[in-house]
Amino acid sequence: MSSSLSESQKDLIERIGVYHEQQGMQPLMGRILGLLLILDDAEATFEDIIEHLNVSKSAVSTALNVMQIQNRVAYRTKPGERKRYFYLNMGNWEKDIEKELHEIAKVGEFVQEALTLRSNKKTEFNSYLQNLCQFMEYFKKQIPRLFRDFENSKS
Amino acid sequence: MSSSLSESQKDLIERIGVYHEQQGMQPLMGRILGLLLILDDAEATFEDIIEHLNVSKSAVSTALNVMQIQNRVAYRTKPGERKRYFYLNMGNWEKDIEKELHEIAKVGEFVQEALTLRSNKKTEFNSYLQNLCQFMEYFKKQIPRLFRDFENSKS
DNA sequence: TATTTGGTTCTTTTTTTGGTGAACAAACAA
DNA sequence: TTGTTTGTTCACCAAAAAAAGAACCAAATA
Repeated sequence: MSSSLSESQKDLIERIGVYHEQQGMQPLMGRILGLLLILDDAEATFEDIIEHLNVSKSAVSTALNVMQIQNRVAYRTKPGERKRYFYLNMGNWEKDIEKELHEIAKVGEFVQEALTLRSNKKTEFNSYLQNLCQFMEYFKKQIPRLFRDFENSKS
Repeated sequence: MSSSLSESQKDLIERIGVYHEQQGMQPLMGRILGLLLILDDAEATFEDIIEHLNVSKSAVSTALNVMQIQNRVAYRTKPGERKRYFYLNMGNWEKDIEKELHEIAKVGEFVQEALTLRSNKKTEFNSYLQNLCQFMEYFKKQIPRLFRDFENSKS
């Protein structure tokens, strides 16, 4: 297998795993993400993953399949070899982040719907909700600008 | 208990519950959040919650305790009564959203750390990571401005 | 053709989660 | 004092999630 990992590398992989787990990802998927981010080659074979993370073939197989469907990883093969070299698909991190931001903004839509069902018995509470909705609408509109302005700030 | 819920109210509570569940919250906590958002009174007693959501006392007790520690709900009592009236703490939704945005930005810190451990073997991959980090730094800096500009846009 | 390699699929096992219900405690009421 | 209301705690349980292990399969190789 590719060279063994240092303690600090293993530690970072673990923390990246826990982070992603808390974001709702399956534990092993988070670790694989971390591993592929930390390895100098930025890629790993099936076997590499099994040995570095100490997990079973089947677990890796299913995790990788899900991650490929989600477009988080892809693989290539090297001429002559049959092994697959899996790597992170870094091509669309902007889209991923955009999706996460929109996910946060979804509360606004629920609150909006709640407002249509609420009486005006508690006006102060309602106006809090109004305010929250308005912020979320504003926020959603700002998302594209965020990416645009970032690109501009680079040049 | 306080008046029974309509189908559309129950449906919305359920959807709010599922949403929060997917965001990592315990199922019952998400439902309670939804309930307190939908009830006209914007508050509910222990009993109300048990009856509206069909759950046990103990489940409600533990859920409410966690939610109080997290500062999501609070309670008051009415003069003469011993019952607690729980309500959503809407006072700091800005802070909550800010926290969520910073949570997203955390990947940037992991990637930053990964870069310090990585060799320069894969320069293209590394520069993707650099770019992601830079975006996250930019993003974090923009967060306060987002709230500020929203406030200004209202007046 | 037989064997090895690289990976998949299916069944079983383990672990984690979320919730229940009964016993308990504190506060008040009769 | 005894009983009732309001809520907490803890031991237990069911279901779901995650991983393991073995059988399997297809492609390459001997």
